[in-house]
Amino acid sequence: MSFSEKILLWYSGNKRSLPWRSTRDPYKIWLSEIMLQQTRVAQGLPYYLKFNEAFPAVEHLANASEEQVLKLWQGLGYYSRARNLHATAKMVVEAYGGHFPNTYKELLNLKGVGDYTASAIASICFDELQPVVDGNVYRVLARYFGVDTPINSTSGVKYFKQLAREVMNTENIRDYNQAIMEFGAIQCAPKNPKCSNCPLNESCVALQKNLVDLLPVKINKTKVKKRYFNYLVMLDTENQIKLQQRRGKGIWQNLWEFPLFETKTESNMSEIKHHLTSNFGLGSSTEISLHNEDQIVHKLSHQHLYTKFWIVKTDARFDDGIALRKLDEFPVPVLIADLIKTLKNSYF
DNA sequence: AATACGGGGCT
DNA sequence: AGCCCAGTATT
Repeated sequence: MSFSEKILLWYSGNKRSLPWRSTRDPYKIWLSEIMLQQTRVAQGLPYYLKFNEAFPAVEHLANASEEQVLKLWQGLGYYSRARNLHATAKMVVEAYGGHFPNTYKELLNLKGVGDYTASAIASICFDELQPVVDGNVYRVLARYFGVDTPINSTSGVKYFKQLAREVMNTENIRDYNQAIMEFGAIQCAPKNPKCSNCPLNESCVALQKNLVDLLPVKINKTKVKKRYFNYLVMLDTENQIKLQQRRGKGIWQNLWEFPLFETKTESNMSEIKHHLTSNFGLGSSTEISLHNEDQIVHKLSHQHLYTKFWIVKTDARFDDGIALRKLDEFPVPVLIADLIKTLKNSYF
């Protein structure tokens, strides 16, 4: 039996039952693939179900507002995926008459669709012979064939794509692509892979050479930057709260947050007072208190956000203030959503 | 060729 | 604390 046949056989007996496995609707496959980029199935699944219910077809998604889409996406991370998802839905409806392109090459033109996702949609929906190479596939191939070329080097990306193409199953590309990913997720897992009962263990190079824990090789460790966030939870006389939308580049684009005062180091009361006075012109009756004595550390891939929430009770009346119960309608980062939750439980 | 981009789960 | 996850876009 060939490599790909063993993978397919393993898949037939071990695959999880997942909603996107029972359809070839490009809209559904596309939706699942975008959501699962750099995201575990367990984390993405509830979002897939929510989106299916809210937007049963691409037209529904295209007709939604970006705000609605971001709100449903809240908590899943990598929010450019949501913005691109929405833009692509509009493009599919307006430029393609509601029909997704049906080739790998054409699919690559869609925003948020790269090599992996185009291959996945083309193979799963249209039986095009394109191998998928995701994190799972890198791991399975690197171990089984004993390849130590870094998977994220330019030459590595090219090498593994070619290797994947050579060993793919051309009779059933649709199941095979899902099978090798599932195999990587369940059997050939990053930590504690189940080599003892693996159907490929007699011919796995990494296992024979005791290299399983060393493969795949990955370069470029991410260095984490520290940032100091001071969120100003500003209340007016009616307990309305100021909220603003993040614009431009950087994290959380188009999501909402409290007015932010970022500092180079941990801030203190007098610095906050000074900032408030010079930026908001607050009166002397304003009460300021620190909500969290210890800084909340919110961890992103490339930065740790050391955060203090300052409660600022003013004697003003905000024109653009938001009632506490209305805050839930806005798409916000998890850091803000958590604070809103504690506000609702403790303050009012 | 590097880096930015979330959040959560596992070791 | 570090690594990884059905990667892509930008610099």
